[in-house]
Amino acid sequence: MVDQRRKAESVAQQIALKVQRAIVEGEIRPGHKLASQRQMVDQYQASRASVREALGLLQNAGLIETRHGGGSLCLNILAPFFEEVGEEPLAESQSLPIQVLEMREVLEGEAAFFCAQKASDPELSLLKQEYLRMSQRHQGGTTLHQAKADLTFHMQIADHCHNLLLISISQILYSRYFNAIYAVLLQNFKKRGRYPEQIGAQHQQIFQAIMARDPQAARTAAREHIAYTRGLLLS
Amino acid sequence: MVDQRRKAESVAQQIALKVQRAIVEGEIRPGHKLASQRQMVDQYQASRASVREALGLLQNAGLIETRHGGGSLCLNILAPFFEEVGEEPLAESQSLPIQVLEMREVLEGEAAFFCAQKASDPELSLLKQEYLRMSQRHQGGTTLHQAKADLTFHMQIADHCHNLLLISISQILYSRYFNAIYAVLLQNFKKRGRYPEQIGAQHQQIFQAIMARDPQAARTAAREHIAYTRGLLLS
DNA sequence: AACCGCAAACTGGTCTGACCAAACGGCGCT
DNA sequence: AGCGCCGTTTGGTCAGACCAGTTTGCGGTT
Repeated sequence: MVDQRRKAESVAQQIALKVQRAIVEGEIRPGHKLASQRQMVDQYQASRASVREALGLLQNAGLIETRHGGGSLCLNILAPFFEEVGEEPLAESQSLPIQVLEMREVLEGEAAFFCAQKASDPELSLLKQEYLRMSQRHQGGTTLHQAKADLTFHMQIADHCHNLLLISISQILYSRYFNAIYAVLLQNFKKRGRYPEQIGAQHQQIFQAIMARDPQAARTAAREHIAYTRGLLLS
Repeated sequence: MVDQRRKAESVAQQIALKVQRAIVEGEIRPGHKLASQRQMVDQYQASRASVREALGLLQNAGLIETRHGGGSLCLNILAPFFEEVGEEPLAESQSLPIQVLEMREVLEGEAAFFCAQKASDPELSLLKQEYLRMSQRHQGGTTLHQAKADLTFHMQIADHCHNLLLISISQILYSRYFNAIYAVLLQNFKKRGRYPEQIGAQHQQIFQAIMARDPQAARTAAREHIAYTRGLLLS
């Protein structure tokens, strides 16, 4: 008696299920584009009509959004929960920067852990690119550029952690509360006149631990890095 | 400034909206089949792909159901609320037949009212056919046949009242509680040995009032008919 | 007269190829 | 560096074809 439960499912449902799995597995990340419909035709060996029907199902489920001429976008399933309710943005809150850093500490630690554990070789290659680019920016460039490069590097780590919830939360944290994060860096820069030199070494530690596929070391290094940053803010 | 709100809507959404309107207007009734996809292609001047997408939207909204090879079915939107919760069917209840008749009195009255007011000429023609068929059955045929013909006639009236809620409630009443209704007729038949002769005259009154497009008279006749039937049960 | 079985006619599911419109991306220009 | 143009890419729609189930009507049986 072979398992035949899925025999009755339509082609579109099978495709939709595969795409959903890809999203949950972290192969497709919120905010990134899906393959084009014509690419999916080759990928799933189905007609464009069936591919389109599958995308319709996913769109209806709130997982993706599709724009005429602009491809299909994987949505952040947590975004609706972080919509601004009142009129004034939450980022104005005094305690928010600290809360953000507290969250970052655990998030970055876990992201680094899973990234070291589960990232594919091509993904590590991309991470290496981003690391080198960030290193350049830290030697020359405005504070804003440095901060952006810094965030991009950390986001890149989260992007490759293959955990949908971790990616979603990190994205929201970085996109909605960038100003709060940036404020920390700027404040510190003004106080000391330059980017703290320890940060470069900490970044290198995280990077090397991930490249060496040492999850424990990556987590430790990432958490220490954020803890250090938080310390700068409080001082 | 012309209203251009609907300009951005896709072809499928426009079709889905039109079908939804047809359902609400009573042109398409719960339990009945929609036009085939190929017919809709002509009807709405769109491709079958767009028609299918529209049907997908309606199916997702829970308005219709589509079966491979068997066409699309308009669902009864109230049915989920009448699902059996416990194990024993509700129809076993003692008071149910009376409750059903109480409901029928107002439902049939309103259905006859709206049918006289809003039914199209072709629909009245169908009603006439059904009335004649019922008359034949009442002269010869088993009690079960008479009861079925009776119900079909009343259902036909509700079917053409162009009110989605009225149709939905009537359908549920007739399909789920047919036994309770039939019990009344059978009990009366056993007691008197034949179908009460007043019923024939009452049916004729209802029929003629509707054909004359006299809503008030139709409602009165229908209510009196059910009231009379209820009286038989209590005696 | 009611019942059953089979074949033709629908009807929904899928595929293919084509065309249009919106968005994207590289190019030269200022 | 910023801007505008134009070819390319991508989603939206359409038309026609074929396959897979369902429904229906017919002829034969009981």
